[in-house]
Amino acid sequence: MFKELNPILHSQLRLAIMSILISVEEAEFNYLKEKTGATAGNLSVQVDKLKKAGYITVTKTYKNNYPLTICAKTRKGIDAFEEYVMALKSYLQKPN
Amino acid sequence: MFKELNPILHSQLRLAIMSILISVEEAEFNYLKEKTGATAGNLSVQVDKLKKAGYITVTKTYKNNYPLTICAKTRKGIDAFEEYVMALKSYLQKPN
DNA sequence: TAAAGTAGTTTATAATATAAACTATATTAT
DNA sequence: ATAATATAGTTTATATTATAAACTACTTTA
Repeated sequence: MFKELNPILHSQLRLAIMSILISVEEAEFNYLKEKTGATAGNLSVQVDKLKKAGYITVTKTYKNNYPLTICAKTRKGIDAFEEYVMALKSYLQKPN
Repeated sequence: MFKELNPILHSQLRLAIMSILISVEEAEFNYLKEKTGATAGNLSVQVDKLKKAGYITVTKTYKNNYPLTICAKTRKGIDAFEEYVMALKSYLQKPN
């Protein structure tokens, strides 16, 4: 009846991060921070969890002498996101 | 951009409970237990949280000498569920 | 060169989810 | 009669999570 909800994605901030990354090629740490409204600390932790799950890649580089962290979705991340959306639907469907 | 996800509903088991109650007039504790696959302990705790939030009513009675707990949605619960679904959509929409 | 700013990470804490252990009563087997 | 098992939950202990505060490291500006 109810499908399992992937706990890595069933988190407001991680879901927001993935949602953004699904729609763009890649995103800077600060872009994610602004769009989600998260604190840097929280974002850092959740980005790391998504990376460890293999759902995103995290590339560390420099821009204008400052550290720059760039995130991008992986195939595995896309698949997990889509499966999560499907699973969620089993909870939201209104039986008419 | 992203709407807040009501933390009372953003929980797999509580969402499942509400999802069931949305579709029926009322439901017995054991019915919820079977449909959700939850343990009795976990279900008991989450039912209590939904009750304390004012999202469901919990009526304790007896059937065949045994305790019987019956749950039903409230107007507040319906509203919260519908708002949660709306909020979720801001995370799931695929920009084409 | 001190103060403030940028870009994060690490860590401590509070909140949550969950199952194990427990309570209370009923039924069934010996 | 009473011991064992079943029913219907609740309470509690523990593990996991989410989160912000504190911190690191470096850069720019006054």
